[in-house]
Amino acid sequence: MMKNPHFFKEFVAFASTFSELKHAMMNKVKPSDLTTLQYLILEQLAVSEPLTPSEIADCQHMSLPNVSRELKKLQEKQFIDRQEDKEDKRKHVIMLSKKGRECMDKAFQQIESMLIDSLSPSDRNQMDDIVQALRLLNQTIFKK
Amino acid sequence: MMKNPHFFKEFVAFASTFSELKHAMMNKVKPSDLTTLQYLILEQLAVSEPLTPSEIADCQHMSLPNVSRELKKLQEKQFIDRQEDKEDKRKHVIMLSKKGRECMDKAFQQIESMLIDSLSPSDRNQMDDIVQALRLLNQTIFKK
DNA sequence: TCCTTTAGTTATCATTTGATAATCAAAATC
DNA sequence: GATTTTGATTATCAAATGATAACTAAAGGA
Repeated sequence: MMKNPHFFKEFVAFASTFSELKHAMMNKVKPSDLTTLQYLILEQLAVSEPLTPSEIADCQHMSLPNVSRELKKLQEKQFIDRQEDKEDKRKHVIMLSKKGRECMDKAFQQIESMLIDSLSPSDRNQMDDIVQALRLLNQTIFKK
Repeated sequence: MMKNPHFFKEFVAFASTFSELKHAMMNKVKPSDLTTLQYLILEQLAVSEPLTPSEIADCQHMSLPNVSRELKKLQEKQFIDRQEDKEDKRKHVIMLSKKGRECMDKAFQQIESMLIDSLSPSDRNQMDDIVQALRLLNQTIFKK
């Protein structure tokens, strides 16, 4: 097995700049009445709603009681709606409310603009390569 | 300007799996006597020591008093050393101690193993492509 | 039916992190 | 030399997050 000696070095460099970029972007788009954790839950819902509290707990690495607390706050602030599962009444189904969806649509648009704006003219000619690179990483290192 | 319609979709998918992977890896390699923030500071030092408290504050998006508090704890736990800057006695220079370096060397080795192990045989034949993809992203979206 | 498991909630407490004011000493500027 | 700015520290308070116990109700099995 050939272990590319540059692999880990590139990965670490990548991880640190990625984290910094994500932090900076989130702080720009996060409404000030949401905490970081609440925003991350909404982001997850925006990508793959509907979700149950248990599913959110798994993905965010949180305990169920803490998820329950944050969901309650998000509901009080009217960012989410919830329904009972018809099949299994123990389960609750969480989804974005109209306000929540508008909020996240706007956030994602801002993020997209920031990303595009940060690219230089020569980078833009490589858009297809960049998309391919993201896709390759999603399918290898980052596959589930 | 041609905006690739898949760009943002791939980016979001990428960001969420990356965050989850990083969180999972950090929890495996972080010594239990360090908080998340303290571990992240050590990680930053491991990549680019020596650093001043101000530099750490900038990169971690923390206030200087809070950095100072965490550095004090890291020094009490003997993960870091500090020196005065000879040129400018206001500045303090922070670096990993022997214990801190050993800790981070071990952590990085574990992360590297986890990454390599997670690759399937067919992924391993694409190692050079993966490195190229990371490099491309570092130079475009994630450049400073 | 009775028991166990699962999904979720509420309440509470501890820890971690964020924010701010006051202070200090060295450097820079005037 | 006096004043201002910079880098850092300490102390303190507030807010966010993590952890756990006790509880409810529905589902699943014996």
